[in-house]
Amino acid sequence: MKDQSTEENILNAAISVFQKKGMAGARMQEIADEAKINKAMLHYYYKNKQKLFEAVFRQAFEKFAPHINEVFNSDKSVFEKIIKFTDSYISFVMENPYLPNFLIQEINNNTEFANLFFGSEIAPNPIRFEKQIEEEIEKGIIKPIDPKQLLLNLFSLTAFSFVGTGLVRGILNLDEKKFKTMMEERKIMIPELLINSIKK
Amino acid sequence: MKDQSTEENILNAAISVFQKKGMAGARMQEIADEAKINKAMLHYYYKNKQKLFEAVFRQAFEKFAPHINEVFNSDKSVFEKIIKFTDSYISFVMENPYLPNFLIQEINNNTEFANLFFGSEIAPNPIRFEKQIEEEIEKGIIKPIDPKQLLLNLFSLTAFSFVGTGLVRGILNLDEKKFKTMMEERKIMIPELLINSIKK
DNA sequence: ACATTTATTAACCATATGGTTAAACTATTT
DNA sequence: AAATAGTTTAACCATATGGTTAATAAATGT
Repeated sequence: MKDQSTEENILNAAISVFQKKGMAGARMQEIADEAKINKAMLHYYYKNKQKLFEAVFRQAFEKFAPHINEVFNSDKSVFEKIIKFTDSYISFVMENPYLPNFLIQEINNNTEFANLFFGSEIAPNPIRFEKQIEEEIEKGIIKPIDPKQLLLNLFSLTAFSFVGTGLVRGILNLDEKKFKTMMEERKIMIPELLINSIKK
Repeated sequence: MKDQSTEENILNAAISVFQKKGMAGARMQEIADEAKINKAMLHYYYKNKQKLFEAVFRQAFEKFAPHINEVFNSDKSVFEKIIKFTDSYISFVMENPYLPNFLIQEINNNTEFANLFFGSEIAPNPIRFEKQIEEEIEKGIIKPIDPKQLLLNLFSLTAFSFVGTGLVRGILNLDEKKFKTMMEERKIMIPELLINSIKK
């Protein structure tokens, strides 16, 4: 571990605590403890809990969005993008297991605040991809489908396992090893499933 | 609205508040207000917040599980079960929009407690369905696939939209009407997608 | 070296929150 | 009708929690 500025320490501790416990469950004292500083420092660098939360949310949002944009705004084919996104997203989330759930949770609980982000530059923006899907449909490369439904299928199949980990593992009776194996398999299986359903 | 016993009032109020705000975000006073009774009554009928939460969790779990079991333990074919489950689950969740997210959230935050339920009678138990899938594979009716992966696809495609409503609507830029329309379409589209991927 | 700004802490404070209690009110029993 | 048991409330209580303050320590500028 390298020396970090106090402000960075605080943000990292806040990320850790907020992502695990959410806004309502997080405690300022716990964040201070994890950052190994006095609680007053939190308010010195970040005015209050809400502001600190917003910094954490912004960081999470900014970390998450590129995984959608990079893939979707590249100049690859629809098929290639589906393959690339699945692999890149599952790998990313396996390294950041709390992130999708945190985002989903806080967006649901704080829709108006979250909508500030969806308007912005950094927001995931699949519009170009949606257009591309329509173009490939017109060209006869893929079968007709609502681009938004295709995207929703892609997001659902990749993300749900991580958001609902506990429920999934409980119902399907999966230990951690089996779960991870399945996630690796899904990197191949999901694109196959989706591409197969739209290719002519 | 019919007259309900105070205990029922409390449980209903608790369901409403806990499902929207989760264990950490829920306030005993808010539950009392919603039930229109004195806060002390909560402790009269339910010892403490934890116990009240557990009653709510149990109710949610018991309400949710049959939608999996009824379909999966019927004597229909795999194809028919996929069709039935999708329709029944999406309809159910559109009427109970907070339920899946609440369960997922609290199972994630309280794995050991939740595991008490996964062992029990009422737990969603897809083992018979998994065996049926293997049988139909052997009989050559459907293509080889890990039954657990098929189930995970089914759960993902049906549930994710409701768990990540805010994120989905934000990214895909959906108003409430369009979202609902898409959910209706998915009752048809999801079984098509899944059946098509496994039928020979 | 001295002054000034910046960073950090211990001790506090106000309020929110889960929980308790004693009294009152309402059936129910005898 | 009196006694008993069950239900409900207002007022409290202890603690947790977010936030502040005043004093101190460390860094920076002159």
